[in-house]
Amino acid sequence: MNVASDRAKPGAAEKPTLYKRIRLDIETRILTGEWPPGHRIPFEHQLMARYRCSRMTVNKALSELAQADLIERRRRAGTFVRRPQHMSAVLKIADIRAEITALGRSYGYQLIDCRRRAATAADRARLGVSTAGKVIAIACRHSADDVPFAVEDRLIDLSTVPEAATADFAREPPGSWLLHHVPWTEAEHTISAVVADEHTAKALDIAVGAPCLVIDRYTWRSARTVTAVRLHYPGDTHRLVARFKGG
Amino acid sequence: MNVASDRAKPGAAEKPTLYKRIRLDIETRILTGEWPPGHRIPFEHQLMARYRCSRMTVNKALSELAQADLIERRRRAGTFVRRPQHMSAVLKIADIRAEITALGRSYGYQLIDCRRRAATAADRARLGVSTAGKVIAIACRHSADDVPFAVEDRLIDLSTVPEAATADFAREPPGSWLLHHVPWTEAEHTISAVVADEHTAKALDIAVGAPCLVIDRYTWRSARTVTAVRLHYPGDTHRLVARFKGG
DNA sequence: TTGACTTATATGTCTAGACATATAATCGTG
DNA sequence: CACGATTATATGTCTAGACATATAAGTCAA
Repeated sequence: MNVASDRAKPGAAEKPTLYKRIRLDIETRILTGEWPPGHRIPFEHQLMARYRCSRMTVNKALSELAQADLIERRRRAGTFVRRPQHMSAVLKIADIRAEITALGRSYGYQLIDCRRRAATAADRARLGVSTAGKVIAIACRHSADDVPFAVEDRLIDLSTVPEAATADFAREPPGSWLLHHVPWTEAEHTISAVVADEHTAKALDIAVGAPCLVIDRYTWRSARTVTAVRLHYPGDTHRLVARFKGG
Repeated sequence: MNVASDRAKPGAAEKPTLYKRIRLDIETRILTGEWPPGHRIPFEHQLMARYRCSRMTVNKALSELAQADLIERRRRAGTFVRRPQHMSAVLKIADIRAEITALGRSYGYQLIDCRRRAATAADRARLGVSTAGKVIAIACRHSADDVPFAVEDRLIDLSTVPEAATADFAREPPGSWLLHHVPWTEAEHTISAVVADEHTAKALDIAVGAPCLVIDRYTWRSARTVTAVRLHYPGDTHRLVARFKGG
């Protein structure tokens, strides 16, 4: 969660509580560079004196800043501004239907192929599972204002998500269905670039050899594979945007 | 911060503190689906009784889960499991030198071009600034084990980072220099795919028309633009990986 | 100089209260 | 029934203590 979110709240300038004021004071000093990375910030008892409050109040402010990785706390040594981390960005990859409608464009969906089968060796390799079981393989296309937006090639592990057998993927895109029916705990994205082969070019209505952005996503639910999906986007029109903050 | 991080710690099974146990218990129930989105979790006084502790201890556990957006707290109404959010991924985009050396490969760097100039109209548009000023324009290449890894085209706003004028970008890559010398507060990435033009193909030692992953990154420091950079990676060999968790 | 031991100290966790505040639920009235 | 006023209640914040624990720093002996 963004620690700075309180500041960003629109509307009235409500009187902030004391611990939030302390947290904001410290955060501001860090973000302006007044307290550079590695700087030791005042001890809790010093902040108690400065703000005339109890240690628990100071501690709450510092704990939240530590949870947000802005500071590092070391017993006996004190509390320190963290060095600039690796550049980590929050990449919002929404459900495609939500993404398109959020842009104010009309969402279209075409199911190309949907079949249920016993997992082949290739399926098991793709899902990263060793045991045999049933899977659903889906190919479909998403469009925005009737222009092809992305093609999707998905595998769902029915042993993890048996309910998926009853879902109607002709009506509802599998990504939306899964997002609303299956709590996921972890996922991994791999983003790469390819040039469109004949099959992809036809589905996206672009030229063979045109650039495509490819997203591979694996989703787990408590160590069990839920789904593996590969999405092809036209690379020249689609962009992933990641906004983030750091310290 | 990842709320589940304590669980992921390697090594000894240290006795967790009480509030962490409460937090983990609740988190587990949410992640396994036992408490689905919208479910009201027990009131603080109920948890006090269950764990035989004070309200502050329960409150600390719940506050951290709320900060991690796993639950939502409403006065008078109670505390509820949040609906599944958008899929937001933490995309780690490290400094390229660090990224390559972390892979155990030898890092190479070639400065192609570095010039200091008054900002042209194009420079100002790219940096998103309206006032004239000096900039540094840099072109360089990163390689791993002597194989081209990425080409970089960067603009640094000297009015925000005057120290950059004294940096030796022939010796140190500008990304590394900036990461270690300039605290950044915000940035934005745009990821897209293109096919290599002649110039890029030559620099990356790939064929014209081969796919490239492009990352555009804009970095700010308290509302002032620091730098704008465009990186081209060979799309077939380079991948961005984002691992994340959700609820 | 080095290594083992001791001590001081800052953070980590916790308690048993307190008052504030937003709001869901209830009640009463037109 | 609709709507405004009242009340009950769950969370939000805060206090002034306590003991636990990791560890930086100092001490002393080999």
